[in-house]
Amino acid sequence: MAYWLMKSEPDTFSLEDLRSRPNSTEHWDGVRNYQARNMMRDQMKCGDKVFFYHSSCPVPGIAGIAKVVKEAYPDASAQNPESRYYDPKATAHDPRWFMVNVKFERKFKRLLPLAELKAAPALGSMALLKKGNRLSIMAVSKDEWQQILAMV
DNA sequence: GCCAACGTTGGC
DNA sequence: GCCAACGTTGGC
Repeated sequence: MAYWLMKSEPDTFSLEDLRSRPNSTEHWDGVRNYQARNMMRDQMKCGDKVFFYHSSCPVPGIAGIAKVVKEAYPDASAQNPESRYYDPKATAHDPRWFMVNVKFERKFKRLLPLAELKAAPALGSMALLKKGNRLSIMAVSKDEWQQILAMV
């Protein structure tokens, strides 16, 4: 089982939004970065755990935990001209973009702010904290996962 | 709103 | 294949 971190803007889709979906499950559409896509498509497996990260908001940070409940399949929004995620180069034959389904697992007692993660010496090499890393999906090591859980 | 750090596009 | 221009992300 692997660990991940997935970013979402809470104004668009928050952890609470995920919880309120039918079966607390939603498809993670809209990923339009090849590195992030490849991780989703090639490495994410059912049962993997995900830190749900709130970005572009007053206090960015980790809100809680979700898990992968369906492995990669074509992201239909890429083929929908009405969608903000529409990509004219995506076709039924070559979907180009993929998504997984994630299910709400739990919300932390408090949001764990990015500033606290940055201040934790044990997390010094975490991808999230590397300058210039804007990937919306990244791998989290088991050590990092456990360190972060201990901070909540 | 600013801006650094990317990633993507397209002319050549 | 190079690289300038442009677009996006996301913290601050």
